[in-house]
Amino acid sequence: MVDTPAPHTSPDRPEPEDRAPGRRRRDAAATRQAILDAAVTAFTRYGYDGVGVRDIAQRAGVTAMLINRYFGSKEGLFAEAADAAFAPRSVITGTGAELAGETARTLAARTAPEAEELGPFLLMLRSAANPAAAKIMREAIGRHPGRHLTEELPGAGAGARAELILAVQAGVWLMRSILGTTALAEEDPAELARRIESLFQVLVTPETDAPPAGGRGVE
Amino acid sequence: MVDTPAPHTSPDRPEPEDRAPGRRRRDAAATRQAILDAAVTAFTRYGYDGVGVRDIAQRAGVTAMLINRYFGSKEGLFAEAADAAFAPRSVITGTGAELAGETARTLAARTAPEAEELGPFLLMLRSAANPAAAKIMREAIGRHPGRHLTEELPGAGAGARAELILAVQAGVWLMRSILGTTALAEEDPAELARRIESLFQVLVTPETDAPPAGGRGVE
DNA sequence: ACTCGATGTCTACAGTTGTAGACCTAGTTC
DNA sequence: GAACTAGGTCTACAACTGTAGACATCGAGT
Repeated sequence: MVDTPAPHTSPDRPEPEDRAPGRRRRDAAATRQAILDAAVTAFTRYGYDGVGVRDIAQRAGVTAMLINRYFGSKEGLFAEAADAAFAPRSVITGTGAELAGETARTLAARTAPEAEELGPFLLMLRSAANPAAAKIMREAIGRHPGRHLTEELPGAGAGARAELILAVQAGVWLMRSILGTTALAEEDPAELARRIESLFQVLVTPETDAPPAGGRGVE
Repeated sequence: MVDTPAPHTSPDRPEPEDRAPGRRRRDAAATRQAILDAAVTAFTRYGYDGVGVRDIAQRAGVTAMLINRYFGSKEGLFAEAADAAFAPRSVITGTGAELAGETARTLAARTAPEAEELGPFLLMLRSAANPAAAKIMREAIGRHPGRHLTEELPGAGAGARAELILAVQAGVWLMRSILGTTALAEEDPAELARRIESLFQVLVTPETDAPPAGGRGVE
């Protein structure tokens, strides 16, 4: 908090984009985005209840109160952060016949012990304890990967199968990245990817060989 | 906190087991157990960081400090609670050829929207954000359902396949009970159970090593 | 009857939390 | 160059956290 004999009085700055590193120009949109980025990272690493708004604000180079100014509340910030985390189509890779294999390999790679990557499933798992956060994430999932995946899957019951694919992914992230259970950590990556692909394959398939005359309409 | 014109001076009580309801006799073991029970319930409902020791103590009818007396710290209490939650063989039901089907049906039933049951996976998911809790749970899982399931599975890579079964279970609990995603909530329970059984079937099978072409072993 | 250890409670502390309201300041416009 | 507003900060508060240490009390052994 030792304040500012800093490059504060630089008189003319024709490029507002690159200031002194970390010191942002007064730009509401950029500041908002910086807060949002910091929030996604922090929520992913520590979960909704695991970070305070002060932490996030500091990472964004602002004060805690600015978060409430821009996002209304911590919960409002989390809602936008969750949406931003799930919006990119990164958890479902590949389409059509390649979806199961591609997604499985991506999952295995991203949850490998050495690759400490962030991702929406970590945000989800580490924030699941909070009911308000859970509701927000349910909606974000429904809006983004749930819908995307449902459209991608053929046949009846696509919604439930899509959510099961997400469930498998969440479970693998949990066991492998968060808990770090031993057997999954030591498993051969290629074999693990094949195994997960088999699971996805089951869920991509429209209908299991159920008891006959299952009355559920297959389109 | 209006205190006690309570039945406090009842002079002779030949049955120490049934006192006034809620008021326990001075019995270290019983009190310890009451705290542990309350802890399992509270941690399952709200997660490690979601409950305070005061809450747990109150549910057990004691003071917060007694928890530290008996369990050393909140973390120590959680370690015993997690162990107690995972020790009973409730998440893997059935053996041998019936394991996949039984476990799948149990899972589908326990995560149904109407059945608001508690269970170790809820404790796990809602406490996953805390690294100390995560480590404790990894060990508890390795000690109980992980080991149990690994012994139950035939063939090579049993450990990894066991942990994948647990991953699938955790994912289903997450999506269905904690998030409450819509498609899984509305899915026909029997169909859901069949679908999950197919997943478990893949993981019970010792070796897939088949390229994705149609090779799921449904009996 | 009376002590004495086991069992349990009280008070307190040093932090941290989310956020409300008052305040300051930079950058632009007249 | 002075005023005005958008952009940001400061101070404060009330509630809550885990736990340390001193204190109280029950109930049994003598």
